Amino acid sequence: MVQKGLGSFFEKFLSKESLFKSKQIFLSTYFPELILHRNDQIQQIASILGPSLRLEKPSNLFVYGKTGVGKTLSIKYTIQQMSEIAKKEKIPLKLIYINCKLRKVADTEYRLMAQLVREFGKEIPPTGLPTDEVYKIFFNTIDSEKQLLIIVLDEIDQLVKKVGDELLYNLTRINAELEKSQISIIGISNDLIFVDNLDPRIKSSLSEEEILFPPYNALQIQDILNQRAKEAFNEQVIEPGVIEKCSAYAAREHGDARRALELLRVAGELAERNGYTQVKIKHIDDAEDKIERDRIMDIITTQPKQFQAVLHSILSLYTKKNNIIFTGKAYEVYKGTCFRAGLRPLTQRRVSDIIAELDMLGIINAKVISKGRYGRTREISLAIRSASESKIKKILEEGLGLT
DNA sequence: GTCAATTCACATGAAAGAGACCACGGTCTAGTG
DNA sequence: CTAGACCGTGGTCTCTTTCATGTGAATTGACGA
Repeated sequence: MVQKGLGSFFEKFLSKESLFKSKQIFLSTYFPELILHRNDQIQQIASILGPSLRLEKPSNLFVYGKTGVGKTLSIKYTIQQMSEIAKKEKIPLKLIYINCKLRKVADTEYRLMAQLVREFGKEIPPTGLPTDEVYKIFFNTIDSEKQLLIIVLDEIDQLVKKVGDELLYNLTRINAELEKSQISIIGISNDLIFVDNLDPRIKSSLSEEEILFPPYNALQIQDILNQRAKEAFNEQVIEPGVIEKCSAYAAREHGDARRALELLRVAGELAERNGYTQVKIKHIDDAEDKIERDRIMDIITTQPKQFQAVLHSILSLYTKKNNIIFTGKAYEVYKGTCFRAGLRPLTQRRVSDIIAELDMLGIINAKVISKGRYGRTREISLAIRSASESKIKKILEEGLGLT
């Protein structure tokens, strides 16, 4: 009986026409034919990088703006165009794009250099070599022939936060040592005040030119959504007002187009799954819920055990009485949790960092406060809605092997 | 009542260790001709 | 003779610990009005 029911479910599933024409539109790797509302910026980038096609070293460029405002897209678009021309005209110009945030790819000095060398087709072991050895290989590889190199470092702020700014200094200085070749660096950062915290020497050489990407406003996001929706969904699938609401949500969140697109995609998926033939406005709300839930669940399940244990302690304190938790108390409970889960408890120093990291992840709010005579501590509260709280706790307990 | 010193309970920094991963070169071993 | 197995050394990377220093306001206590 069950099998038959399932069979008919799939038949129904197949016969039902999908709301989506193409889901690829929503992938982060998707490249729209037309980049809306970024003409000025692309023009600027092009005019700064232009000289490279005549083999003159272009200025180093620094691009910044919040997430999802089209920085990466614009840069990628420009360098793609340029490398096509370079290829056609046989110009020895090489453009390399590296995302520094991708774990295990370029989040340390060694890995970044290794990745750069790999772009030239040389194999570099993932570890084992001294870093300066990799520098040497890189150096020799570039300088073996005359060429111009433009390196795009996306999310450069993440990298510098982890490994310090010495790396950038080395990179900017390497030009002086090169005989035949030249390097230009394009840094992309989400952090608006990132450059201000750099060493002045690096700051001046890295940001010879700067371009600011302002957030999209609601109307611009609407344009973008409309453009993509036209390609992604079948006609008449989107109820009027959906796009507007979607862009309003995203504009509220500092004009993040990526978020807006994700919202629209998830809304579409939800509508489809629930058997609607149209994406309704209420699906947007549902989608926002779901994205948030998924994000938190994803974070929680992928975190190491110790993080889970800390979070669990905070959660169990939170449910007891609905107020604010302090670090010391959380640590007490955490030690108990560790004992029950068979973990070796970490020092308070480390737990303090873990709490700060959980705050960064947006699962809890941890604010440092001073209680005067009674010391200084973090004031911890949950950043998640209480509805999902017990569910999260259950998942954590399973993960930790608590009963 | 006022004001500076004190004090608490951690926060925050720096450095260094542990353990996992890996490359490289040298040595040993077994298989081959 | 040679390929492969097996060390030891030296490197990176992540997570921690250890030790040291910093910090902001409630509290305290001396002082003066």
